[in-house]
Amino acid sequence: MKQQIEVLLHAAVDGLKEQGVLSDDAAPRIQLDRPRDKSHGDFASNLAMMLAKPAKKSPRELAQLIIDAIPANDVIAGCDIAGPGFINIRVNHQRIIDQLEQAFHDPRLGVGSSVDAQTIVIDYSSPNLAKEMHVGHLRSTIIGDAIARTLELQGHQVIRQNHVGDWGTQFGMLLAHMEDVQKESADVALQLSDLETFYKAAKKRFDAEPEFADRARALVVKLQGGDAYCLNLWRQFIDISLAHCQEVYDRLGVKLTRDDVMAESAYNDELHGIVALLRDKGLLVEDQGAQCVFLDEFTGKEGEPLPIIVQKKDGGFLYATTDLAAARYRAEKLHADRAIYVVDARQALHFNQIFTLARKAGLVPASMSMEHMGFGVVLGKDNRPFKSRDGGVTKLADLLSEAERRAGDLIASKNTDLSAEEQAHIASVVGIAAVKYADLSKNRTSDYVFDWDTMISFEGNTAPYLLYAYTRVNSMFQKAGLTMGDVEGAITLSTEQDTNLANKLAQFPEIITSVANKGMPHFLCGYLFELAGAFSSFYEACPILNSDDEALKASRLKLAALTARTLEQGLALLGIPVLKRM
RNA sequence: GCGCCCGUAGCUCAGUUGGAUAGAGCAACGGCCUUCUAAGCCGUGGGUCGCAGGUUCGAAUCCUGCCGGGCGUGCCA
Repeated sequence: MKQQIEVLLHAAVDGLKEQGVLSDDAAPRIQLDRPRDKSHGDFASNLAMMLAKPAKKSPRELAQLIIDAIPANDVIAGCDIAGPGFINIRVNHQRIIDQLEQAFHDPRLGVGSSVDAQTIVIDYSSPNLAKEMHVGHLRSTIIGDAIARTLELQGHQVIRQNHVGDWGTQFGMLLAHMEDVQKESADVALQLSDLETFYKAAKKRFDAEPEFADRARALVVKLQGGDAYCLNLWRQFIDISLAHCQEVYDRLGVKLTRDDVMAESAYNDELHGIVALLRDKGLLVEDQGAQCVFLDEFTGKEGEPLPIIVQKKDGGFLYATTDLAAARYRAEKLHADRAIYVVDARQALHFNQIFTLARKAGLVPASMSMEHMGFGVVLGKDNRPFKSRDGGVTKLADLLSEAERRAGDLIASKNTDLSAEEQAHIASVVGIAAVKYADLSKNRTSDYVFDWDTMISFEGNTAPYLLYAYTRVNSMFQKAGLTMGDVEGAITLSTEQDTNLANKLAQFPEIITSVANKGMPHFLCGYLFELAGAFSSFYEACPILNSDDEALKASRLKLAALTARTLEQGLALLGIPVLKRM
């Protein structure tokens, strides 16, 4: 709908160019808003005001010329000029109805039909396997998953890359500790069931026992040298750690599997080659014993160059080297059109450097876009980084358990006729959904405050509110003995509430487009909240099952069914399942 | 020091490439359950958009300076 009107406005501008009203080089970006105030029409454009000055006409005069130049069509019902020169556009209701009918018969609700399919690599979650997943991994994991699912709905080929940290010096102390545990014939798997404790124990010994620390360092060298015994020990560790991650992904409803794991160590064999390539390109400089690249784009104080270190003076490689190898892999092997990195915003400088260098070194073609989709820190209610009660980092597994417990308490406090088993299921879904939604509904670029009370509340822009809206539709269909798919009859827009709801429903594809382009799931959350609100108002004001008018009843059932399916689809993109009852 | 990000209602947050009287939710206050789930709906109050300049027909948004906060900045990732 929006896109169609944009095309019409483009045509109008082209027409005015031919008439000589506008100069040929005028290339305005058509800005089309949905005004909050309904008196300003369904859409509004500031096009005339943008073009007025170069055209040497008053904005209102030009607005009229633009309106006159819009080709004949059946989408626009009428245009008005308002204020300083806004063009307010009223849409033909029948076309909205047509769109909704089409969406009703489309499994994808009308999304994606006009998008060129791309190959999109998305790097997200990427925890360090040395430790257990903690609250710091939450945002990358669920934001990345939501973006990936949204791109998939649009029809793109999405390749997930879980760039887990499975290599580096800290594995030496872990292997050393593991070795000892095995010698004491203790059950390693059991010990590793609490990775966090295991890591702490190893770290403690590393700091306190010089003999242990030496052995740890020696093990790293042996590991990197490909020693079979060390590799075997390491593989056991990685395997168990990955299993922990998978448990968390499954509980979170995140789509990642073992198949998506492309660990840091997978690039080990390429790192020498990367450095050699940089040397061949004349980009490499040795400085204080380290192999560095200095790019003019990145300077420190007084214009002094900032290095990208790709090889330490001891010969070891760094994450910059690995990221360059990964970028090349995504370009050459995966043939990515877009490579998206859902990584902490604090790494912005690092990724800027890597992206620039990867292009300059020819590791990545100019046609592949590389996008760092950064996100802020999770804070506690005190505005300090989120910590558990004992002051340590919060394990993700524990956080999710607490969410389920809190949701369970709340559900139990409502008097319901639900069985204990059903209540437990609802508590699990609501608790996890609340945690995810609270995060996803905020602008990812800013830090956000983690607050149990607001996220599990059933009021406001929360997961429980949306889930509840869905159950209301569902129970209505159950009561009527109908399935959402087999509603017959035409949609009619007889009241303000019907119209508002229909307009909201028709916006879904636009929202998907903006989420996909900008990687901002909170646009979708805001939309779903508005949709649920429009439905609740509609539900209060418009009798559906109790209506005597069969045609009206059918129309409203259809709008209700579309609402449910849009909510379900929208929540599915966020990795949140719906509930039949609650 | 240099660089990046942020500062919007008491609280948590929206505000898209500059657009119309700066929007939600929570909290506060007032209504609405003999009718499809009241975990809901309807309404009221609440803001010098950190401060000061500038650009513009128009600035929360762009530019400059200042104040306040966070983060990054050579051999961790």
